[in-house]
Amino acid sequence: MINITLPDGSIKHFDDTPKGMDIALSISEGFARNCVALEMDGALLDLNQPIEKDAMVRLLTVKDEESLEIMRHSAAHVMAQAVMRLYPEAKLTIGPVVEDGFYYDIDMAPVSEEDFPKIEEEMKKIVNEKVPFIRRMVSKDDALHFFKDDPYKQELISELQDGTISLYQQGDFTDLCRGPHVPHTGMIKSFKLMKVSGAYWRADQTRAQLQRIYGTAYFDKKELASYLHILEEARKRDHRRLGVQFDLFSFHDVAPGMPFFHAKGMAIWNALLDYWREEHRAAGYVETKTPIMLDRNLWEKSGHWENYRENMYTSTIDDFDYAIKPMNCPGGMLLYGTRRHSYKDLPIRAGEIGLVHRHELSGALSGLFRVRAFHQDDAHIFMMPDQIQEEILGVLRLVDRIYSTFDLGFHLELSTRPVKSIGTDAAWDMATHGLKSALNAYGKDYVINEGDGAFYGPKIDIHIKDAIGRTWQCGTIQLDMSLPERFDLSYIGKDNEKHRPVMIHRVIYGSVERFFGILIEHYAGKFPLWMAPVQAVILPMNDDLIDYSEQIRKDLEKSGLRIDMDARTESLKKKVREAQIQHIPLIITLGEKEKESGTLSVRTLDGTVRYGISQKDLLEKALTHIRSRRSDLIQV
RNA sequence: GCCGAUGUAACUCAGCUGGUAGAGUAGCUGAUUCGUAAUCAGCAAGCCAACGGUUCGAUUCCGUUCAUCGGCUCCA
Repeated sequence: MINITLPDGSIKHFDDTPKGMDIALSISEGFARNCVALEMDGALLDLNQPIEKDAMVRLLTVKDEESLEIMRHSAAHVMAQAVMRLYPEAKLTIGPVVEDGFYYDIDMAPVSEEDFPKIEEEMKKIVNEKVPFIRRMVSKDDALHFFKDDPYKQELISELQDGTISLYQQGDFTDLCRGPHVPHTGMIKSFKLMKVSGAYWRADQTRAQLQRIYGTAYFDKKELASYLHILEEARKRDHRRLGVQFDLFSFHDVAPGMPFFHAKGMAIWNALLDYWREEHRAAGYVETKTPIMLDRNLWEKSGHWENYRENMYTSTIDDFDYAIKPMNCPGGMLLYGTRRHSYKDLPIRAGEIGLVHRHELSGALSGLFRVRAFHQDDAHIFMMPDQIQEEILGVLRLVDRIYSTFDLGFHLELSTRPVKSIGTDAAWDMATHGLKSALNAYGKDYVINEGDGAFYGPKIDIHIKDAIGRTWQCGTIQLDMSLPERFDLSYIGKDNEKHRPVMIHRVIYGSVERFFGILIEHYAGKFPLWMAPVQAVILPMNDDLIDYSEQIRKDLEKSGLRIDMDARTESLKKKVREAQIQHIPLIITLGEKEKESGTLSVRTLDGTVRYGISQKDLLEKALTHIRSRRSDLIQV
């Protein structure tokens, strides 16, 4: 007899070894229909697998989080089966679940999205057949024999530990798989193939190029529809699209990956940097600037010539080799080295909005998110070892303050010493401990990525989360144990001896260009007043009011507003509509009534209109809102 | 860089199997002088990404290059 304990504490008794499905059926048939898999002793199992001993069991239904992944994995198998039916020559490799669905890497002739309908049609047939997923345990030799025609599966199997290997069969199709799977293919109700791309076997460029077919699946048609809707929303707020629509920036074939910023884009850019400078001044930073083109000797000294050469733009002038900087640090080292430093000078916090160029692979370029020329809001902090914790903490607090201004949440990740690294154990311990104690003092949870640090030191990466839930790594704090050494930096300590300072690189926006792009999508083009390229627009009611309007416009502009006038002979309706579409936060209309009373009518982006506002009141409200850099809509 | 897709007016996009191009928006001109999300009419606008090839003839077919997009890889 087998006793099964359910999460609510109730115990079910079975005479022989029950399967998960039997347990589910013992509760009710309707419940069983929604069951996907079960959890026993922390492991996930199929409902078709017999349970041979007393156990605590949790049945997973379509409502449980883990179920979606299980079903998507099953969907990948169904897709593989459909592909094999249509393309018998194809060789399967791996088909995992990813964040928004699943994919399967298949060695086959290139397919395109045009082939999706017929694959989806075939998948539908398989789903409608409601064939069960059957788990089979075989020996390694049997598995190798079974997949004798598929070199990829052979490779995978031969890497598995000896012992029994599980295969899953649905109808005429069998795949190597750890499982678990849903009970039958009928549970894969709503799915869609999303895209196809090339991928290398084992992500190795020297190996076979496979077709990676992406799909997604949900238990509910509505959920799939809502996912597709979110994709559509993301597409609508795509910064490349909005960049054209709002006249912010452009790209040109003569300089791929190097953005051109238009007047409106620069208004936002300057607002971002004004804010950055204000915060950094307050946090005790000074600002520096170093040239973008430097002699090869410097890059040899810093190690970039050896390690980063393929990403650098180089040039020969008067028989000397130069490189355009891909990073600001070597210049920063030279600045530190221009004079002697006392321990009393430390820490030195030297910021630099540095323009760097990196020759990224052409296929990697993507709008402002991945460019070849960009500005880093860099800073190098030079300090004594016992200042590490306090300095890192200071950076974390600055990061918090700045991201909060944009309503961006964030999380932290600490990366520790990689296998290939320089420096002594003692130095790494000291550095890693410094970062950890700062993180602990800061008090926010963080993830540890063991062995993911740079070869020259450990780092803290800061990942932000935007308005539609996507995460981006922007900020990073990297402790550098290499450059101070290479540049022989020193300070004179209390003991009147030379000591090596500790140095960190850190960025908060990361790449100003990319951060800009993220903000465009985060706000969907509806920038807070303080960032808005055009903060206000004046709409004269008719041509006779143009002179008066221009006078008001100039007054407001003098007070510090970025303000335009739309003097076209168009209907007010049309001008209001266009101002709304441009997301101009303050839309000021001027008619005879306003001229007589010397007031303004102001429409805000929430659609409300206030009449009889005095110029003074409007300015006061607007300027206060701007100065405090509020992110909510202004109301007057 | 690799795989796949795409490249037509300033923007968004039509253009079946080859016979040198259209729409909406924007622009310009004219009329309308308007009270809070699109007034009307007309005009102009394109070396159909570039370069080769096939053809009597290429935006259309083929090749190469460039750029863009989705992935791979890499990363701020």
